[in-house]
Amino acid sequence: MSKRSGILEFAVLGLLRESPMHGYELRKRLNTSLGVFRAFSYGSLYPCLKTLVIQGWLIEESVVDSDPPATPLAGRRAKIVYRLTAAGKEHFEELLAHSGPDAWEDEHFAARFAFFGQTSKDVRMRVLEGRRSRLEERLEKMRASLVRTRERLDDYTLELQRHGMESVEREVRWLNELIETERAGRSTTRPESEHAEQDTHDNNQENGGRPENRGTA
Amino acid sequence: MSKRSGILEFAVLGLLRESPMHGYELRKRLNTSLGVFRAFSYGSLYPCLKTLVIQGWLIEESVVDSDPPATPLAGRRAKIVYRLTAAGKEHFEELLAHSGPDAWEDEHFAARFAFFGQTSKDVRMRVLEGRRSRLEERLEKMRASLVRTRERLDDYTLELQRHGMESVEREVRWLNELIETERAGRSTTRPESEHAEQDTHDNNQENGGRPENRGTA
DNA sequence: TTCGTCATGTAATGGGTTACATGATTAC
DNA sequence: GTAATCATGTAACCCATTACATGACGAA
Repeated sequence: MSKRSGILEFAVLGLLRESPMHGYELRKRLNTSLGVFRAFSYGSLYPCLKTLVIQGWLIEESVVDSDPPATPLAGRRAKIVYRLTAAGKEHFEELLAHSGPDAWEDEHFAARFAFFGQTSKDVRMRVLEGRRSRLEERLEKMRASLVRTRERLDDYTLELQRHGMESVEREVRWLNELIETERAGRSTTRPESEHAEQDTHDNNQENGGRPENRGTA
Repeated sequence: MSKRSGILEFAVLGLLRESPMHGYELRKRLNTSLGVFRAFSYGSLYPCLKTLVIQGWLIEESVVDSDPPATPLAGRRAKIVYRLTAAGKEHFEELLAHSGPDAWEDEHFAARFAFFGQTSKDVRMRVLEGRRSRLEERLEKMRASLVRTRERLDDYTLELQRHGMESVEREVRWLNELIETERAGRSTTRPESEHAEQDTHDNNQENGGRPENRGTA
């Protein structure tokens, strides 16, 4: 088992779940839709794709399309398109549902959140709550350490700590709102038109909840 | 040149600047005072210490203290105490003043900030402003990408982006306040003179900023 | 024809972690 | 005497990056 784990694998599977793509495009989506929190390079993406193929989660579809492009933009010749296999899909579901101890860390959480649109409500709740309690643990530690060392620290270090804690607290509040919204319910503001895509995903979640937002202030 | 760069080296030099320590203690301070933003393991710390010694920034002082401990806590026997050399100190100053392109990234910034207590005012200003403009660039990109892709994203992805941007915006406001405080706060800039090597650093700034948050990358 | 973007990859390196191995000292 | 913590280290691996190498295609 290559244990080729990590966020990249997860994100690739998640993106390919929506629709097949080739590496280049995948990378762009990784760095826009998901890229808010992290950027990946080809040097990691391509090798990752290979191992995913080997493991059977993906299949390569060489699109050696040599036709004259119908439209200049749409017809661009794509070399290798990756498509999620049934096994891959299954694997992705497992990853989503799995609650390992590091599943609540910053980047893991963000990656999971990014795919909430394809996640069932109960899993969403577990993820949000898991994250929250992880953050609360962290706050505990910070507070404890602050109490222990308050005197010995200079103002800047203190300010840094304070700022860090405040950030965490804010995220907790954010999670609280999201959780409440999830709980409250349906809302179903889901623009997601389910057209095309021979992809019959029927594990489904009717919902897409519109999370709370908070005015900047 | 080993290019042994990175935050760890920087943080180690910074901590040892305050006072000599041995590895174990160093690591604890790394994960408390500074550890709010990052934790290091022995596996990275000890090798790092070695190369720093080789480069001449540190010297090892074997404290084979075999005396009966005077006080139970204070007298603990320490194996290897590391002390910053003059060259090391110089090097640290250079690192502080240096404004490389990655100097403004999350962790680099946090590390520098943590040592503001021993940093001259002008350097502090440069760091704060550098960080701010880095964040503003980031905001630009986020906004641009948001405009480009707004329609194609589901509500959760959108919420994630929004939350991310808000975090960055908050940090910008925080920086604004800090910068203002620096500007207003006259001095205590801890005169660069350091005529004597006497390192009695009494840095005090009553900064009073009531700043806000920062994001989880 | 040259430049920018699309498109795919590899080798070397980086900066760190985990798990392991070892042993002294203190607290119970 | 045994467990916790102090204290130092090494080897194997992990996940990713950088820099490089290659090449097709469209637009100026």
